[in-house]
Amino acid sequence: MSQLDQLRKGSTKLLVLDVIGNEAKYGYQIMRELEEKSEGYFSLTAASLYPALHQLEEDGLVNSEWQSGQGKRRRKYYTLTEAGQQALVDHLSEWRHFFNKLFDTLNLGMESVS
Amino acid sequence: MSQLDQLRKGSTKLLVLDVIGNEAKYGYQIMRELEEKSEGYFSLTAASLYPALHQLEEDGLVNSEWQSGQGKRRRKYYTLTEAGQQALVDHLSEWRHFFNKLFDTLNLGMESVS
DNA sequence: ACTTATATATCATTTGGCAATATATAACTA
DNA sequence: TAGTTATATATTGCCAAATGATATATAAGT
Repeated sequence: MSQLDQLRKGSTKLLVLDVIGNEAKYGYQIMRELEEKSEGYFSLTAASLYPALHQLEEDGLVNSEWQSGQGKRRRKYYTLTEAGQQALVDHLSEWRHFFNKLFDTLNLGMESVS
Repeated sequence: MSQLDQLRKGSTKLLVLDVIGNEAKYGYQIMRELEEKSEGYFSLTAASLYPALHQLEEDGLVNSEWQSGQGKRRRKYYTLTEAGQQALVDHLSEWRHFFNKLFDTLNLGMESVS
């Protein structure tokens, strides 16, 4: 496993929460939108996404609701709870802080970030 | 395990390579200097550092040499190999790219990083 | 004499990502 | 109409990395 893959490990929940945002979205849609938004850089597999969604639900950060109809595939729609919206803000803040601390700590400044 | 802990997981090798830099340094020293440089934000435990150093050596990114003397504690000094110096540059580049992609992908721009 | 700091090391556990696999159905294609 | 592709959710088993706990040893300070 590369250093990059290791990095991605910590980013899944943040990205999922962010993609859901203020709309109800289902798993497969989240995968596609993330892939599109990141121009292919972040690509979740089913084996990463669904356990993550289940975990987020268990943690009370998202709610889910099955939707189906005749001639329609069943989909489980996820929405952020209030705690989920707060978690998104908090995680984002943590990442920013981490990022700043990291580049402050390393032997180069922010100006090298390009 | 918090999101932050997860984040730190991927950063150990980069930080260790960076701290070693151009001087021969030993494990305990690396721990202390990293803690000092990051003002306590990044703190490696022995259980994280030593396996990481062994792995880096196995991967050919560092060399090690035991040093001791009368009235001195034995220390294993590490230096970057050429591959290690290149790995540091490469990892740094990957991290920068990752952060740029991440903040581009999220619903906010880099100007929010503070 | 006792405690703290220095110094290196391993084990067992936990966590999270992912390839592989499974199931099911709608839509497209030959 | 039969076969393939895309959609859609899900689990299992394996791997990698961090870490609390533990171990060993010695120099320095109280």
